Amino acid sequence: MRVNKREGMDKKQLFSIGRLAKLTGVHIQSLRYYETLSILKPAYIDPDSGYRYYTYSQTRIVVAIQYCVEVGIPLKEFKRFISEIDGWIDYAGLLKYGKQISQEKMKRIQERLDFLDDVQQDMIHAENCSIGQFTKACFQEKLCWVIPYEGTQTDSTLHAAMHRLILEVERQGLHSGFYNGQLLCYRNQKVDSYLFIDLREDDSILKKYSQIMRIPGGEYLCTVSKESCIKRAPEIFPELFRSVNNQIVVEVELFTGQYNYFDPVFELRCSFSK
Amino acid sequence: MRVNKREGMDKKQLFSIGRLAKLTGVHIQSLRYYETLSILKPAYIDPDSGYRYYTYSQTRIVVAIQYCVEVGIPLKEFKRFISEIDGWIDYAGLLKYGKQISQEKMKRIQERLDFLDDVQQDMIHAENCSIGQFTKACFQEKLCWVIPYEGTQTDSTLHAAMHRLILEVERQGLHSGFYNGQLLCYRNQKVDSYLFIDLREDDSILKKYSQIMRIPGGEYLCTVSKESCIKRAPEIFPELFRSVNNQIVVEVELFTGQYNYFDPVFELRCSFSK
DNA sequence: GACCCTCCCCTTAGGGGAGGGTC
DNA sequence: GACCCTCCCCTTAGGGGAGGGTC
Repeated sequence: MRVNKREGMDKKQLFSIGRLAKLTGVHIQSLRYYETLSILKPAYIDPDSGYRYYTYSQTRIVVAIQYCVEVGIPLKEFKRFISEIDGWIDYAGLLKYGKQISQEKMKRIQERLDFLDDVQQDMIHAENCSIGQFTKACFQEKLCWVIPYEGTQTDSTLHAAMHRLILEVERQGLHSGFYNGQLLCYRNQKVDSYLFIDLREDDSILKKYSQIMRIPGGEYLCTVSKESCIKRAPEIFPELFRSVNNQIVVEVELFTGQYNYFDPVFELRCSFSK
Repeated sequence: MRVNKREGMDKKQLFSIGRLAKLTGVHIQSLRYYETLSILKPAYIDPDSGYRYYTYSQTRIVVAIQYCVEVGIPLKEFKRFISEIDGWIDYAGLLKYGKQISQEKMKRIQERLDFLDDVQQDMIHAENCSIGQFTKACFQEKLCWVIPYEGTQTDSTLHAAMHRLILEVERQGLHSGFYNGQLLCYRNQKVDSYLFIDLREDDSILKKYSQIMRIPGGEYLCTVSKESCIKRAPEIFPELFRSVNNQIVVEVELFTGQYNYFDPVFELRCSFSK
């Protein structure tokens, strides 16, 4: 047993494991577990009974360990911060490390909450859409990989084509997101029809591949339908198609709070002509 | 295999486990693990090879699962939010639950960071103290259990007494904190000397026990020393003892960033007389 | 040759016993 | 009679193989 100047070797001054547990509010099993990790060795173990005994100063160690557990410092690393032989605890280091870990966690959770707010906005947008009605909404610019596709999203050919699209992205070593659907580009009296999926890449990738397109951000006129009806966009948005022919029409699955992937609802989005 | 209107039974339209893994950014083992939890059953399993195949729409499930893992929703609870047979995902419910969990986590971490700031303040206070010098500092009121004690904190009798103190608190079913030390009360020309430990209880407990005292908050004059010198308080703080005799003197171990529990430094705190 | 299969053991910080001695 | 001991099995969301078939 380690002895120090303040604590003698009198068993009456030592605490049994149960008392230490009550004193620190930590379970007996935890204290035994800390022993297996060699971060809290009993000051004295009765050679006959095997009973563990602890000194009062060891409560300091238990408190420091509990702090690590709460903050998320791995107990393996705890040894770096103490020296049981010298009776030394680096509270300053533990504090700094714990603050850092907590701040990082805070940041991550805050980012997630911000993301959830965005998703909730999408969901609110979806709830505001009802079949046959028109709404205006703003969307962000997206970088997408596209393949020509002449069908609609309710055709049986869709999934084979989508499969191909995804394999192409994969083969290039690119990372796709989860925003996908069909795209019509009206320019110079022509219409091009594609399937698209968004890429989690930055702009620099755009010029490397002819299959990458930028779906512009900004205001779109939107409507929803049980059927894929992108082909009828000029009928559906007659005002937008009256004067010019420079439209982007996107059809995606509507992201609703109660989502059914067997029975999708589609949203048609038509850009305002410039 | 479940078949839906959009996805036929063509194996070419299905994804092997490796492709699904790449597609979703989730490891193969994880996808297999989700199967054991019955939250992601392959759309088709080849009866000869045992190979697992998935449909595109199952990426929705994987994304939702990943969301749960990130946010901290236990996967056991995930089943409440989906119906693989109906192809239905309760994104709204997942979102609400995830937001709630994240906000609770945020709150807990923020409280901990606030606590760490307090501790850091204590540590800064300790660093500002150097042996033989005097500083002024404010402390919060504390409710403490006390026992009479005539020695000093460097006496060999300390630990037996401290042990007794803690056992008394324990026996009453009360919860002690980690603020402890020695206390002298000067009143009516008399001095009473105690050992104390703070209680994590509210004020209502005060009148139930004569052993509970309130150590008042407010401004104290402080000095530190390698020895326990509380008995010499009138010499050490002559100005404060000149006119009146209504002092509270507290001696605690100094809480320093590099703490040594075998070789403590003591801080003596004397209240300003009213 | 890359892909996939089924075991099997390991991770963190303990929790919950069973069966048997100790204070 | 309350306390403590040593096994032993279990938890979450997978990670890292070995040894052997499959695309």
